[in-house]
Amino acid sequence: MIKNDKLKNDINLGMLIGQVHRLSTKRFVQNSHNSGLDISMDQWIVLGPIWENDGVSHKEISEYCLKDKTSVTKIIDTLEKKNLVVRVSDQLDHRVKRVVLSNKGKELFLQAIPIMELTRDQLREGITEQDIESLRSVLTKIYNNLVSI
Amino acid sequence: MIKNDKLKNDINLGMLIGQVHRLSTKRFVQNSHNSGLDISMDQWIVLGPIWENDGVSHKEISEYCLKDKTSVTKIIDTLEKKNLVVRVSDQLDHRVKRVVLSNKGKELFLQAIPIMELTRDQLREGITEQDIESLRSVLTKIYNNLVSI
DNA sequence: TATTATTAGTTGAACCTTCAACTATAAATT
DNA sequence: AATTTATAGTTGAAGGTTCAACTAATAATA
Repeated sequence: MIKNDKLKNDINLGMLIGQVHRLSTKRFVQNSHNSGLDISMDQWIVLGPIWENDGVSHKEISEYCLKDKTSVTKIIDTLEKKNLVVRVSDQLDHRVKRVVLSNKGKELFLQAIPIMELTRDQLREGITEQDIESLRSVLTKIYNNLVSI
Repeated sequence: MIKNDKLKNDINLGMLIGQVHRLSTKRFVQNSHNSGLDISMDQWIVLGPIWENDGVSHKEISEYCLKDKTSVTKIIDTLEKKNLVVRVSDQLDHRVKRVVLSNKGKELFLQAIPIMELTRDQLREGITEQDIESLRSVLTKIYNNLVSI
């Protein structure tokens, strides 16, 4: 038995965060699938900054999405394989790759917006705006504790 | 540009949950590594119910950890490869596999407890108990919205 | 200018997650 | 008892994450 109840609560809180994360992405993918769209949560997340700012670099995507550069590379590999985006080398700094949406990518993004809204509504059912703001606030505090160091 | 600011906030909240989840597990693994332990967050999570209840089944682990049965199978594969646990077939119901800790597994678990406590303290620095309870409460509401259906 | 250090992105390995299909066994139904 | 249905766990494929090591190119410094 785990004698330390405080410890056990923390483990449970960790599992809860993990499970909410997994279930949210799962629900988004299910909703997409039910609408005939083929897009994962992480692909959607990475498409966001490209949509907002066509020609954004990997590094900028990485910072915006809070994702590791390796993850970004691989998600963009997938997006490129699906012909949703194209990589273009920067003319001035040849290290930099800029990512551009294809027409197919634009179309998919637009179709995915209502899916995202539906998923949000399902997640938030019966939850007040204060609750959400409180969630965001506490998560941000934890996030700040984790990024500093 | 994403015209809908509400949508953008939700995307950001989703990314925040994901990032907090990733950073927490990363920090736990780093702390373990700094103490010379070789254990991942998910391995630790699965060891928990086995420690509490030696001979627990996959299904029970799955329910306790809020993890998919496939994930449990593969994490236990890893734990068994590392000689931390052993699978034993149930004598009465031959479908059921019971999982037992080895001495090495017990030792590792005990050594990992202070790592978990350290990680918790780092995560919670400057965060009140009320904040944590509020976090747990809102996440539980979202969780309930997601599991029902 | 030549050397060194830094930065952007990629690759491969190991692990975790999901899905769908599968095996084996037990429980329920006829 | 025989057939059907449900349950426990496994497998393989595809995607995502981390780490460490790597390439290529720019920036900084001697």
